Amino acid sequence: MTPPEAGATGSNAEAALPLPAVSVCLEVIAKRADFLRAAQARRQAMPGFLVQARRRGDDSPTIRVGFTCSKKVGNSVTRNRARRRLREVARAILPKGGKPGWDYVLVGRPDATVSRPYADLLNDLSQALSRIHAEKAR
RNA sequence: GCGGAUGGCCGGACGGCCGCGGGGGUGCAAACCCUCGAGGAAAGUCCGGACUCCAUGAAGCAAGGGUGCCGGGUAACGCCCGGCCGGGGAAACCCGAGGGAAAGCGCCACAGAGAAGAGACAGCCCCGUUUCGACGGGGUGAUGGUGAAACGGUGGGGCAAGAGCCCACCGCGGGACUGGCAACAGGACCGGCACGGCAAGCCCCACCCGGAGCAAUGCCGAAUAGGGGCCUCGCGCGGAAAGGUCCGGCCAGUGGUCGCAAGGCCGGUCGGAGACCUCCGCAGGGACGCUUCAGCCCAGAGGCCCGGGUUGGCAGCUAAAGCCCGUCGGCAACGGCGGGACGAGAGGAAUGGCCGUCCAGGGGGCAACCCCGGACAGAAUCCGGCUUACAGGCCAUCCGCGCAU
RNA sequence: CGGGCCGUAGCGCAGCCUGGUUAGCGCGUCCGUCUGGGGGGCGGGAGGUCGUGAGUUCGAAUCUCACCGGCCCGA
Repeated sequence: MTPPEAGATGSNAEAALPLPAVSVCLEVIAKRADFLRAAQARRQAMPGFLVQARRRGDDSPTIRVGFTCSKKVGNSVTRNRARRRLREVARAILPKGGKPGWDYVLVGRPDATVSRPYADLLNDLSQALSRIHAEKAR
């Protein structure tokens, strides 16, 4: 595990990423194709949400993250709330727990993502990441 | 105080830590600082506009769609205000797609004699015949039953039996005149019952409406191509001769100029020609319903369809027919004038996460207190409306009842 | 942003335009019967807030309006 320090990645990479401290390693997935590829790769279900993960295989060391909250989650207010909680969770965990060069997609669940206590959500993501990477090690 | 009606407003507050989007500032940079950052419905997308592009413009007609008592407000509306009429309520007040059925067509099931220019099943009355059971002719439309609806209702007169046949009241139709801008209301008098309902069936009448939408549209860049197919209509006639052009005569001239050269090109004037150029006129044609007019174009003009590439950036992009206060006009909607405050602008899309204190609310408990817990809902070009969702709370006005004075 | 379609029995559909009859058809289901039993055949039956709420009409699945849910298309 190489915890990506802010300075390390920022200096040797393209240097075109002078983003705020937390976002140094995090980039948002925008393309539909990336979401589809992530869904085809590893997935780990947790009580609060579902995690999909994929090693991109390119040279970039950035960690990318995306969020999916379909209409099953609820109306637009609930969907927004679910997505924002997931983003907050990702911001807290992924810079330490994620691996460089990987894409992670967090999928919201109806009711659970919004109502589950925040501490449990943090725990869910940590466990999901360790399971995913353990599976990869085999 | 209780019950009810109407109009309006709020729809958590404060703080801490960590973050996000826009704008600004300092700095070489890293970074730091300042500031702003969802709603009354942001929703549904049901109407009306602004704005942009498309159609050459105007008028009329047709088609299609919409609106529908009257008057006013408005940029406009299917919205709002006031009034009228009808209905509901004890009242405050509420509800109503509320033009035309004597322009025409259509429909009115079942039941019933009969359902739309009336006719006659039972019945009643008169006359004739009679086998005394009834039958035939005529009169009548009150009574019966049916139905959502039956061609006036009630009472009296009248009659062979009856009937607006006659009379009174009510209803209905017409209506001088009066009030009102109007819808409409009142109504002397007349008629003597005729004129059923449905237009959210077709339709008629009046008024309104071109189409598409910010993924509009404009610009920059990249990439691909420098596309293909089909269809419609057309290239006509007459005139002029200033000019080009051509032909002829006369004059001038043996020159000037370009070229290595062959050789080419270059005047003035008069008359003529009219193919071509040009000019004028008339036809004819052309463009998303048709006609007319105007303009434009004419050797081309127009229409339809298919294919290839791109999914980057900038602008549009937020100040607006909006809100608040005062004042004047108006019953009001609203308008005039003066003053003031606020200030989202993203683009796979920010407006958040966690914690604490308080404030509403619910539950438990004698109590201190404990537990639960925050309605509906998230901007995407903007604005005016409508509709729908919404825990709970506040204010004002009005109506009825009870009590006190 | 704009446009269109659908909602009727457990399932798939008709009826709606042009209002009235008992809301009909197929599959499924239930009962009986033929068979030793199954399959299959035959006979009979049950099963419907016509998406919801208003309105027009004497009368609405049907006409009108509003709302709810689902599906599709175009830029």
